[in-house]
Amino acid sequence: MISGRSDRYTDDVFRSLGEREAAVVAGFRRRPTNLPANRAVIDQGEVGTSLFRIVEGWAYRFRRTRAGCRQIIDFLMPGELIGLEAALLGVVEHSVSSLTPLRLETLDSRLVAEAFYREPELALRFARHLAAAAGRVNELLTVVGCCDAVHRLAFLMHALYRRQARLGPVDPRDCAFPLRRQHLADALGLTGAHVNRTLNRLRHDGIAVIARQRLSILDLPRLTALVDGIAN
Amino acid sequence: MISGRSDRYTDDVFRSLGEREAAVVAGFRRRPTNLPANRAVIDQGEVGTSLFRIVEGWAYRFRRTRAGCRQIIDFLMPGELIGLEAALLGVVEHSVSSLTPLRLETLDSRLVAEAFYREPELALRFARHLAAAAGRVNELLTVVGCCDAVHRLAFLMHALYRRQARLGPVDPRDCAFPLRRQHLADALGLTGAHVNRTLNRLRHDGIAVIARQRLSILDLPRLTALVDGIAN
DNA sequence: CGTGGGCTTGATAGTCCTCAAGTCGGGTGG
DNA sequence: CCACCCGACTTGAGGACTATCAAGCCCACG
Repeated sequence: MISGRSDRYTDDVFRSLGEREAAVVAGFRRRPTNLPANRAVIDQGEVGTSLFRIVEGWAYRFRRTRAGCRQIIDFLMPGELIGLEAALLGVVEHSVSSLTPLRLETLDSRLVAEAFYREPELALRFARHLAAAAGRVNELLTVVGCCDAVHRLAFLMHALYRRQARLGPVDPRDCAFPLRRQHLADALGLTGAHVNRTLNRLRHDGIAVIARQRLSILDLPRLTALVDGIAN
Repeated sequence: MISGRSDRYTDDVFRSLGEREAAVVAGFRRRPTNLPANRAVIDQGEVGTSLFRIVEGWAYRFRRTRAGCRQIIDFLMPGELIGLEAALLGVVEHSVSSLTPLRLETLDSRLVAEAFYREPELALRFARHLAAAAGRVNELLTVVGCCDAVHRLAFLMHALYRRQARLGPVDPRDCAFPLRRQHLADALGLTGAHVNRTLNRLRHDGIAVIARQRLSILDLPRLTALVDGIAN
């Protein structure tokens, strides 16, 4: 371990950044971008994309198989970066799309090289951000590989609620949840039809309801219990 | 993108390192470790582990659910690091075990901090290593979420063959494959029994055979065709 | 008011799991 | 050297979970 509490800096890359580093970041800032919902931010196989930081809205990272199947790999929230892997490796093997309308801060991707060569604190932020995202994917893989539909859905609802809660106060009985049935299905390795049936069960059991783009957790302890078996 | 062909450096972290950086790494080297097969290298939830580099042998990264299910997240081969996430984030949310007997180079994990603060080239290696590993997990997740048992197995056989081939010349008709049925099952979200049945099919179809810890690819074009639909 | 996309639900089928028994092979101790 | 033993592998029968296909519904939008 290097120093300090690192998890603070893993959700919002630039949170409480030193003045010096903030100035450097500012120097690489370009025109901000706005995007409606359901638009591609970056596409699988692109090279030399820029780096974005989500100011407002949600996005999702995914891969497409040639068979037409879409696997959602991660969801991205305000404060998180899009295109960091591309800046590091040169190519991206995944796409990113907006889930809601997005407000993006655009950064020249040379910022990453600059950080590694001259701004260690920044470089560490990038590395930790990467590691945190990787950790989320590990969790998702575990859930998809090990759990049935009820647990998978419980996991995703719980995870997205928790991530919102880290960004600011959130009412568990009514929080944002802009995913369509198909997003749930594609993230969890299920079909839309089965997601629907499973959501019905969770509703009838009084655990949680997803309706009109909102999630309301009716019984947080029970939801947590469903999820507990998974992570730790 | 930063510079040069990055994929060269993603499998073996320290491959063709500059003299200066190699000296720094050497300064953080500790006593080498040897480990028999099936032993824990690091355990989920540990703090302050050291950093290892595999010199010889294979390992695997995995998570356990409380239900007792094991999800294998990645396989690790010579040249790759164990414990990098721990060095960056302070905690690990996964375990690593040896698959074969392991010869490990032990490194003081403060090397990571040193790299970020004073050795940009090294820090970049670490970051790219992290990004490459994350990319592999993305792929695995996609396969597990989208594909049936035949494709999942084809994918894993192909991937592990390719990774061996990057390390040195390998005969596709007879290469190392030290995974048990249960490893395959736990990596791919299947059961041992079903893995077995599916392997039978692949053998009867003349595509590939796994026996006595060896993989022999009988029809590489056809195996590649099975896998092609997945990644790009 | 018509249209289309997302949601909902049913019937049916297939993949994969569970459980269990039996086989094989390698290692150990007598 | 052989008998034993254990873990890994193999195979079968039955069942659970999830997919597929299809139809109808609802709502937002033009």
